[in-house]
Amino acid sequence: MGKAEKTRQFIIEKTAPVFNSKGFWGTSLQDLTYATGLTKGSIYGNFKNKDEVALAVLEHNLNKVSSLVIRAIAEKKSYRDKLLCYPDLYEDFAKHDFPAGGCPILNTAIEADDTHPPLKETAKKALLYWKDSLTYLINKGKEKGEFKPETDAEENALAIIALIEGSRMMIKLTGKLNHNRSIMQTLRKLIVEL
Amino acid sequence: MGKAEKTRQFIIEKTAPVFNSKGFWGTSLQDLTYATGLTKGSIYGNFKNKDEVALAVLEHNLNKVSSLVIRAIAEKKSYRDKLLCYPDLYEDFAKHDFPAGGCPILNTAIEADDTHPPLKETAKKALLYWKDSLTYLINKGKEKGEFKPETDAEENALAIIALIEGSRMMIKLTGKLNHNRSIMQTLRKLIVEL
DNA sequence: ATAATTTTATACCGATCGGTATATTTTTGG
DNA sequence: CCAAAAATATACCGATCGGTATAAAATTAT
Repeated sequence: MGKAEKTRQFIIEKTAPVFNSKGFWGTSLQDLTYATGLTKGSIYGNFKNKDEVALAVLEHNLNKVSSLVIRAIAEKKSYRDKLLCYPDLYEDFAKHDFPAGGCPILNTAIEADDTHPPLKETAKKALLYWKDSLTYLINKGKEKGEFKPETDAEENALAIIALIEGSRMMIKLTGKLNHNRSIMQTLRKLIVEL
Repeated sequence: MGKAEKTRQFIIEKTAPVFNSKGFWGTSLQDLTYATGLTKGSIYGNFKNKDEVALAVLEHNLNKVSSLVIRAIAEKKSYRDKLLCYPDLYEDFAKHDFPAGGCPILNTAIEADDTHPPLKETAKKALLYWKDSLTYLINKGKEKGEFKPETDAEENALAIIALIEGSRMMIKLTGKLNHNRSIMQTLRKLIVEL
């Protein structure tokens, strides 16, 4: 990794929490200079514009989350246990505010909805990929005889995501972790009854 | 309603979709003048500042939603049917993008999180009130023997909200109404099994 | 009808916005 | 070690931001 690529990564990591907390429009170039200690010229030497930083940051945050999820799932053998990683992980995430600022998909979905198509598109792809991954896991579990044959894989995949994201919204608003715990408990019941 | 109160209401109604779509920081005073046809001076004659307009708009949007919900619930006799209003209503809401821009609680939760305490506080109160209303309905249903005595009222109230809000996020991101239909179907099953 | 009052429009404020041209410093290759 | 190249800093651009002072217009009360 050359010097250029290194500072690029440095900028991404330092500004990731800022973008994910304050949003794209709420984050100014001054915020970026504060977060990095670099000047505007330096940032624009490594990125074409603010959009490019935000896009790289979003992908960075998405990767950070999914790599943790993938690792946890890989450690479990049964498909039910793989799915049960989600309530466990997202209880941890909520406790440690990971990634800083909350779920990047959720944040982007709301803020960039009409106002920033590239960010929206990236978040949309991540969401649909997440849905497909869950659907795949549930279908695999059905194949292996772990889950009931009448279980609708996609419907349950969507419900799992909705519970998680709805819960993360509530955490942001109320800060009450026990609400999240309660919803993750409901999620566990849903997975056990697949 | 005097002239002053009338234009105040006019401004609220005309700018409500703008604020709820573009968010507080994404909405400029110019957006407000475009939406109303009025000038900046005219708006500032009726409101102290942008914050006051946004706050009034948020309460306006929250009231629009809750009045529809309250009316629908009042028409049902059993508590299960009262709860089943939610999946029905929120399927309609999604179909007609009501209120324009999506769920005001969700939008405010994400955008105003760290950046606008008064808006956040208003949304938080609305969310907690919603949760308490649902908890009340479930407890009442338990009292009447409609629901199982072992049903945890608050846990299910939280799950209902999470499913609805998670779904509304997905609608914003993917635009796929069938996802929402699927999740509302899961919600119906949850309510039937209370 | 007319005077008092309120509402609306115009013009402007300083601050900050995202972005850029250019100078300076630092790194790299020979 | 030094020249070429790349990275960083400085200073500035026009545009727009939220907000306000004040003038013009419209409403209200007498």
